[in-house]
Amino acid sequence: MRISQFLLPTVRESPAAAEVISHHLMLRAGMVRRLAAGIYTWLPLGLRVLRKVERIIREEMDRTGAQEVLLPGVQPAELWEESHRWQHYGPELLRFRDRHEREFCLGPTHEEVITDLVRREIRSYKQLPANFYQIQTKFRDEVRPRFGIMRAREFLMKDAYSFHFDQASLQETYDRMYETYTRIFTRMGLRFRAVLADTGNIGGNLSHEFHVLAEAGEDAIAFCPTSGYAANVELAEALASADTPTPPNGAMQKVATPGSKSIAEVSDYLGVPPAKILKTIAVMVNSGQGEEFCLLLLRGDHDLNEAKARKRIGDFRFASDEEIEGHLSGRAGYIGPMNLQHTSPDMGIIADRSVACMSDFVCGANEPGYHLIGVNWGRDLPLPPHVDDLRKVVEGDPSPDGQGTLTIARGIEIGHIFQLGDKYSRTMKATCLDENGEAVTLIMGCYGIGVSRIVAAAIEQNHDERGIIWPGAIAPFQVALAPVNMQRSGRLGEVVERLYAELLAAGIEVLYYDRKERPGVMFNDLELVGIPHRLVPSERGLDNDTLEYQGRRDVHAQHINLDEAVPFIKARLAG
RNA sequence: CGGGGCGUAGCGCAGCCUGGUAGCGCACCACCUUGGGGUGGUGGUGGUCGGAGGUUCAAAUCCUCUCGCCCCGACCA
Repeated sequence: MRISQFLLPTVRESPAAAEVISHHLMLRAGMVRRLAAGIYTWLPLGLRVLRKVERIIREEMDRTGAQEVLLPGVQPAELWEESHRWQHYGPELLRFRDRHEREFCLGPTHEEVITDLVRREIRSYKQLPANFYQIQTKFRDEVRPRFGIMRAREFLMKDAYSFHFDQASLQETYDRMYETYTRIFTRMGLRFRAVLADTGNIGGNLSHEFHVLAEAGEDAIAFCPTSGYAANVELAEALASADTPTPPNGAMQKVATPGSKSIAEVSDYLGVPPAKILKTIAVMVNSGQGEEFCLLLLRGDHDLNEAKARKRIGDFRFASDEEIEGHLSGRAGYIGPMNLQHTSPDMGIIADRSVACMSDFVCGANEPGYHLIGVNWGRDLPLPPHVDDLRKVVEGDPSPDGQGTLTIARGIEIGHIFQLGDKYSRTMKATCLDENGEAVTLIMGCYGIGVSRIVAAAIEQNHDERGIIWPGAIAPFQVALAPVNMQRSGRLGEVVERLYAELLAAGIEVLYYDRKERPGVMFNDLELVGIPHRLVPSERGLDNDTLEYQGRRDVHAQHINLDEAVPFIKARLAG
């Protein structure tokens, strides 16, 4: 491709709004342009990368025997009503009416459509198992799209849905998809990790996420280098400590802590480490028949894991200051589990496991402006009857599998596989006949890959101060042909044109920088765009029939013979 | 949705407080210059100052409404 005929609008500055490196670089390198919040146009360069990613996915999916389909982006409300997600999905589902006032939505995912297809078309166990996939634009009306392509509203996704007669068959396909994903991301040159994941709203039994390891990742993942255990922090269990509380050191006292509400403030004011302070979180639990006030107790240096809390107590929200004052004599910032037996004997209190091991700790006195110090379970107040795992694991926690300790890393979720079970097939009545002619409800798996997100994630993981460094497998071009001052030398021009033709003839994807620019501009452009290999023919190299080669990560260029340029590059690409 | 902020040329910004008819850098076009890491110069193209209404002799500037965008939080297969 001649750059003079290729829309490659590189820019020196990018919009101040870009928050993450991949967003900056994709704008600067002329890969994408924003059209509206979370909605992007892919320019020729970006699209080439996207297609490379797609192709790898398609090849590997086809290889596992999955069948490609293309499901509609616009979906009728009836299907979503059938699965009850029309009510449950929330405002993330973009809904609208057509001219006949019929309701539709833009598909954020396609479980309903595929289940509908399968229940109509698949009748016999002999047609199972089956795995259908598509590469489709999805739309999710995110509350706050951000990070450019990483978390857009409109994005490209590969989703696959498998249908089975029994769990063993599902497990087999699930395992195969796990291997396929590993192969796909390995081929793309990504550093990634598969982790156990929460099944979340989508439901089901077993789930793994695939994360690209990168600082900008929105998810925290916990893994154990010794045992190989890896899980999303949402899921990783914080084991109960074997420690027991140490005996009390002194009497409980009430102390004034004016203006100190947060753990950090109380810690500073009293000179007590956060681990010795009890964090009391007031929540309103939705019990089905109205809301119930409940306290969650954590150690001051720990964070609440909302996913765990939700599993333990059901759906909840944080209580407002007014609600706190309505249920306790304290005020937000000064609340604690003390003396509640008298006022609210039925109030739900759940303590995190680590809280049970605390002694001589600090907690709110349920009196504005005061905390209690030297508090001990048993002596000063009873240990709450409910003790459970409520917190997020932290670096150094014991691994849940009992071997070694956990390390925490940031990850970008690029793939997710689920064992869905019969959640959709049951509500949507997707059955087929077994050997005895009996209708059996199918069980399902689903498998997603964030195609467009991978492009951003790859950049997060592969860049330097000059720009992008594409892994070969997803680079928009393999080779940049970058002559120095070609316009000044007819002799050089001829050589370069011939070389370009030879590279093309050899089937190499080459970007030919034939624009009349100073070398500095050209080199900066090419490094920003991140093409892995660069050939630099020049007048002075021509004198001894050589040209320069430099890999995008190389510190120095090397001289190679003109005649050997094409075989040299071929060898590089093969290796 | 709650809190905060920003909309002035394609991009990055100044001007607004204290009204007087719009500017800088980059990019773009032409010519000259330079020629292995974003050369230097001259000239030029491009803006109903997000939109609507109001105040005023006069509004980018003051007021009201509105739209869009961004940040923090809540939310999130």
